[in-house]
Amino acid sequence: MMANAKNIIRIELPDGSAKEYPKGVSGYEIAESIGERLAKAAFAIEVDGSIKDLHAPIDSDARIRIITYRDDEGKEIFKHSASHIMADAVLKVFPKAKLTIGPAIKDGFYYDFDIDRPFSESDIAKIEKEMDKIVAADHKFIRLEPKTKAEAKAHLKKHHPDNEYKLELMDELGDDKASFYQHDKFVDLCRGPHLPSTGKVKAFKLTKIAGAYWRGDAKNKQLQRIYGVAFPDKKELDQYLHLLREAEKRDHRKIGKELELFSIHDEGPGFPFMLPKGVVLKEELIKYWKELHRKKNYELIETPILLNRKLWETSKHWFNYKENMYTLKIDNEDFAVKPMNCPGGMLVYNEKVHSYKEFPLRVGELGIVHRHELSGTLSGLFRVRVFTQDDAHHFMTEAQMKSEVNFLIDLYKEVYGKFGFDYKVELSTRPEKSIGTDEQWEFLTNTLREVMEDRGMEFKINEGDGAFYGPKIDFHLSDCLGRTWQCGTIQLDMAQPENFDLTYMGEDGTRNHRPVMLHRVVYGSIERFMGILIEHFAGKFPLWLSPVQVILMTVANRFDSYADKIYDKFFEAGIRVERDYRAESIGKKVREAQLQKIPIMLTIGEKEEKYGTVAVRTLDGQIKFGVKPDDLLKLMKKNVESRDLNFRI
RNA sequence: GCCCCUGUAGCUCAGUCGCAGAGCGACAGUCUCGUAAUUCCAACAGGAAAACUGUAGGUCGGGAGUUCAAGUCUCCUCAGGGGCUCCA
Repeated sequence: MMANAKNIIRIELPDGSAKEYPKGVSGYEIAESIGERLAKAAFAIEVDGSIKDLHAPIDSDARIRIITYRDDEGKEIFKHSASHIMADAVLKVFPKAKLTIGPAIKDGFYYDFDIDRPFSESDIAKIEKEMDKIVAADHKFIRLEPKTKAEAKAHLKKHHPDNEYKLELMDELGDDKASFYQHDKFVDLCRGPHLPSTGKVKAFKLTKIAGAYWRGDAKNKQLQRIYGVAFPDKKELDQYLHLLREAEKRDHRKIGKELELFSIHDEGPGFPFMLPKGVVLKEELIKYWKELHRKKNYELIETPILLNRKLWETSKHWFNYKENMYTLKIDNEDFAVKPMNCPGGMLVYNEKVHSYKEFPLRVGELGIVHRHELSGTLSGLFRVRVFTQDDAHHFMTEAQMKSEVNFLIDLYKEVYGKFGFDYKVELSTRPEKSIGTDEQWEFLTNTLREVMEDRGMEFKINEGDGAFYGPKIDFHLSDCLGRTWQCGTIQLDMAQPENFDLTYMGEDGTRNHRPVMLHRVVYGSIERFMGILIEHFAGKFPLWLSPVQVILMTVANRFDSYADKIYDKFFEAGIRVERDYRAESIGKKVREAQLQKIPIMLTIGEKEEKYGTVAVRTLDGQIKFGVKPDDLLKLMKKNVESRDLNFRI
């Protein structure tokens, strides 16, 4: 009996029931005993909260969960195993390449290699072929755990002689045990877990080649990175590739050129030019922003673009941010082009004595800022060297913080909803390099956290990702392709009120009070927001944002004068209207109007002239004949005024 | 800034050291036409191209070198694209 008791263990299954198994049973056997299909789908097993390989023996009573591709952990394991397969294939093609690291990432995986020359397209094809072979052979992934450090080192040296990277990684483990994973003859230092075998990776594609630095530091040696994606079946790979193609079509740089929204010239890298239609779009965004902010009791100011060095020394930017600032000399004095609006705003605040009765004080500024970003990071409207921040600073008492944050969350919800964006929120906490006391940080961070908790909001915590001067909440918008963009942010600041010695008159009649200061942007950068909108809508903007709202097309030139009357009517009503009277077919004119993403197309011919109507076609395919121009105009004006997302005729 | 790739007509791109090219667009003319026909891509949703004739359009990103000869090869430089956060 005694011996028996030791050799039987009790496993609590995911459905809550329990079963007995012989000691040393593997996750695979358990999965198989529950169901054959589950065993096929199983990637790993969670034993009492820690994830293990399917082959790992289980020696004591435990509660388990079977991990499949549906689980986030399963996806990690899957992608990481694919990166091992790729590394194996790379070594087969380039035996001299040295392995460094190869993690799973959000969209797939990569592996960095130290190799004497960059990979080429043809190398990638060869590597993919080798990967096919490795997958077809269905090698088992085996975990090896040397008992001692010395043994582990010996094992590493045997398989990867002269690999200083892996040695460095192993040294960093300290007292933790090193583990290796092997499939076929390929061995890698790896924490695991891994798939049961290479055959599980049914579909993969190597997507990108890039240079990357060891440990992400430009001072270190440059390695060659290969990115890839992998899925358990072909369908998902196709879906992913389709999404990539779709994203490429929506590229704001391409659409921006086609729709003549903006341009970028060699003469101004990172300094975009706004073309007439881009200016219309930008103005509409600004108009909405200003209307909304005036309604919400913001005062708007404008501060200069160029300001004296003294100001930047007070704000500490001169010491901490100089490499990103454009500086120049004026009359032998140092000036800097502002990279941020706050210091100018501080000067405005300090122009007079403020009373607690004015609080919360909301001061907005559409400020043009310049930042000298690295040339290699510039990209369309997404990363530029000049942009318009829809900035605002709130000054308040500590007691007002929560209601101000609440107010802003409501405001952001309203704005993002206007464009049909979903969003997720992240709370960033104290970074390593930061100022202020622990108590201050805790107080401010808890304030943000409590506001969100009280509202029942879901949010993620980004440990250590706050600004050096205070914690923040970031808003990440997800567009129609599911890509996310960080736009809005709410930051609490304990540095600038000190640096600029901001005070206010309290109830006690003294000025010994420091206001709490909050920085915030909703769009972030108006130009970048435009880029996001272009991709989100694929250039098909809602009516209120469309640079051209309606186009008139005549079937033949004898109807032009009737069309002109309609044109005048729309133009005078403030509608952005264009004419196409060219001697081209209506089909072609419609097609070109569609390519220009004009939301409403009006066709005018014999019937229209006779009955005083127009034929309406919208970009989303609605068609209606015999529409009275006045009726359409009324509908459009109403739609534009309420800034609706869709237009119905 | 660093690594790889790219830069040829307004746009998209072809071009093996040996005459600078195509399609689209623009312009002129023809056609006065009804929400395209048609062709191609896509599992689907959907997406891409858009009549005929003629005309104009180029320091082959810029500079230097090698060569009998450079769009083509080499070097420098400028710009654009992909990366440079994800940790064995």
